[in-house]
Amino acid sequence: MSKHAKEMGVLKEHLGKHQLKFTRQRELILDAFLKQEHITAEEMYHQLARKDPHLGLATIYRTLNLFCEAGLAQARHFGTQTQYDNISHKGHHDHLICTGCGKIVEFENCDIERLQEEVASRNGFTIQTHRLELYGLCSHCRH
Amino acid sequence: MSKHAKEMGVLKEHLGKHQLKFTRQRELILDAFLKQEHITAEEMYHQLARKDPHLGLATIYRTLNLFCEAGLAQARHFGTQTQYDNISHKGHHDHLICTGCGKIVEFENCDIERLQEEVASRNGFTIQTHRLELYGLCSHCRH
DNA sequence: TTGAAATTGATAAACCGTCTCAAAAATGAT
DNA sequence: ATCATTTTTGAGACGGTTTATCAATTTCAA
Repeated sequence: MSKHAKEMGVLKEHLGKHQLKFTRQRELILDAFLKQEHITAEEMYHQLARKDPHLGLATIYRTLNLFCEAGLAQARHFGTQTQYDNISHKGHHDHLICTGCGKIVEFENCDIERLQEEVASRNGFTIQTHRLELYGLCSHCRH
Repeated sequence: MSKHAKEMGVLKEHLGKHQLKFTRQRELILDAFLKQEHITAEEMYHQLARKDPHLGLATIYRTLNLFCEAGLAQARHFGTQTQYDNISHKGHHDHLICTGCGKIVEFENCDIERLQEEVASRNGFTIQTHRLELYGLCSHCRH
């Protein structure tokens, strides 16, 4: 039994519902994806180059977008690139980013999330996803 | 006295500190920028084409990025383009974005901001700025 | 006014992500 | 297992956005 049986099941169910096929590449990419918090297509391309030198970048983009549709991943624009967050394993998280050294700290805060829901419903919105980034100086860079 | 004297002052101070020069183009772009909540470089290019047909797109990009460094603007990646938000005029605000029709609602929430400070200090960070975007469906698109 | 330094405009180039399409692989039926 | 159908893949072309280049122009302090 695979390490990622549950997520593999989610993927297969999505594939089944949409007349899509289960392929070696999709399995390979899902396995690699689930080991990360978040990753870019480019990073994954280099990581997987050793396992399968012929795996194309387009396939990685297509597959990561597929994961988003299947509810396994979430795309997030960060800098100029798109980060694909692994939401199946640890749930959603937000980011604290040091403008001095670039350090990134992940956090979760239920109270903030609850207030977000409040703001949304007050404006008639139903939240699908969100993005919260706090920029500042870490204790090291402040001195 | 110009309508945007305060922000012009902020810009001039930043220019002075960094051995940069005050130019006709920078003044023109700042005036146009401060009239907007948020704008893309391309939109501004077309807006200003009438006032100065020779103003180059590269200059607009350079200048909007300069405003970010001066603390007058904040860049935000939305879809494939970059939105430059005017943060000097109305203070910081966050966004509710409809994934159906693209409608953007601005909001402010002191409670959320307070909790952000809490999270940051718990991690030894001092916040300089932040970005919060809630994506979902507006009441119109939900039906 | 003069001269050093920064800025501009035009365009080339870089970059990210998507599209195209022929070849290959997966699935369901026989 | 084989076949026929449909989807997927890989490689590179492509499109849109942003940055880099560089000669000519402008700013600004002396």
